[in-house]
Amino acid sequence: MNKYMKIFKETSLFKGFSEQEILQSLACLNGNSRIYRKKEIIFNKEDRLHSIGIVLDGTLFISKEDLGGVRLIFSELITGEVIGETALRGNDQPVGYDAAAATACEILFIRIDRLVRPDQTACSLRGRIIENLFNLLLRKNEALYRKLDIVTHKNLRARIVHYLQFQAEKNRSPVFTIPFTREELAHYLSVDRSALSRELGRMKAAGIVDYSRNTFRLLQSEFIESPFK
Amino acid sequence: MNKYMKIFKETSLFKGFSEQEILQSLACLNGNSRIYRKKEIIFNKEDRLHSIGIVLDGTLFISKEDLGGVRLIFSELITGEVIGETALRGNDQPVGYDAAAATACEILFIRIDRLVRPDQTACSLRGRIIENLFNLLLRKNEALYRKLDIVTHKNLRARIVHYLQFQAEKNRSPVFTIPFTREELAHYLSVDRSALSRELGRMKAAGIVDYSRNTFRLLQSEFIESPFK
DNA sequence: AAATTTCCGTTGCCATGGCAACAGGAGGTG
DNA sequence: CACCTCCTGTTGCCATGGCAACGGAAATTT
Repeated sequence: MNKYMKIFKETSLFKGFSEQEILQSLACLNGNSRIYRKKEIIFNKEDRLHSIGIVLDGTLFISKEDLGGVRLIFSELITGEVIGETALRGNDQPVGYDAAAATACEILFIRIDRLVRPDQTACSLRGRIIENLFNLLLRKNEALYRKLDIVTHKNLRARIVHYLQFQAEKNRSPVFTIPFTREELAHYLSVDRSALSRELGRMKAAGIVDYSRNTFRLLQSEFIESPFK
Repeated sequence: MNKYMKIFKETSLFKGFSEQEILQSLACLNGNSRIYRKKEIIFNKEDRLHSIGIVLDGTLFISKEDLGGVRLIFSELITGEVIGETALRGNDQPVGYDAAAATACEILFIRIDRLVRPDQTACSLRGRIIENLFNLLLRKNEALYRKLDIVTHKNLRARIVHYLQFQAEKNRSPVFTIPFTREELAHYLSVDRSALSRELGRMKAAGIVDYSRNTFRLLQSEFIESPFK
């Protein structure tokens, strides 16, 4: 387990912890990590989770099928983010969404009952872990707001612009590479792939954006603005 | 301040606290409440928040204008929910959304710096407050997931059905009253009001739903299902 | 009760974008 | 190199739903 210490230290769940404390926490929370191959399913929507996960490495997608069987990508999770935190509600309901590895990835799972139903033998570090988890939840919250912000826009161009601007801000540059294929981006923006291609073509013709495959360049320098506007 | 004790006790922020502890927390967190009249603005998107709020009574709407100036309703907050929690991120950015009283309401504000930048004089109860806040955040995230679930559906009818089913579940009955006017519902579902009316009319004709004003009856008894499906 | 305002339904017009089907290019594999 | 698969762009067709404008019902005010 020691070979992961570096990763654990960088994980915001153990922010401010000493090695000693990390080992203690892992033991107490039943923490163990698992590696997934690309495209491997992590869980699906009927599953009832007893652990939450922290992405130690790699990228994964949270997705869901709508009533018509069309797959919609809720969000993309990268290193350091939480997965399955909805299970902390503790009502033992099915999660309601699917998770799969977008790239090869590694996830640290910790048992929920040790966190939410602490008994006298609970970890002494529980308070600090909850607080770190709290910050992870805040970040998740932010991502949800951003996603909502995108998909509530009615027309396609507004969604695309919003998404691209956010990516530009994240990369602090008008040139950036996105983590999605066209089809995945369409699922993320909740639009049709061909319509997306068409609109991107129009935007390129209009001089708003330039791109090739998944490398983009925003030509209006609006990328400086805040993600919330 | 004592006359609010009953409300505070019911507020999940102080779950499990004694009166003594509540008073102590309020003093330490600079907690004070304020009453708003219906339609009164609580804050708007340019504001930088230094407090988060807990809704003690009434209902309020979180909304936002899209690039075209159309108002979109993010969410409806009821008694016991948090408002402005995004400010806990602590980057001192504008909040990015507007909040207004949907009905007359009362909000308890507590200062953020006492929570996130605790010094030696910080509340002894801080840990427990964070934990309660953690649970409030979980609920908030749940609401965001649900909203996302609704608006990622491409067609109008699917959005409406999703929304109505959730309301039916919440009320544990196929007959229920929604908190929105038609226009507000349209903003919440992120669709056009007239299109919403038209589709509702079709659904009534198809025997899926019956309604008058904002009282609805779902005629297919699918309302038993889980909100996450 | 009269007046005013808010709310809701209706309808015609037409743009946006979903759908399906195909084609070319990139990259991977034998 | 040849073959195959995956990814992306393109285009025609047409349904969905956005927009605008109106009228009547309900609610609120005076």
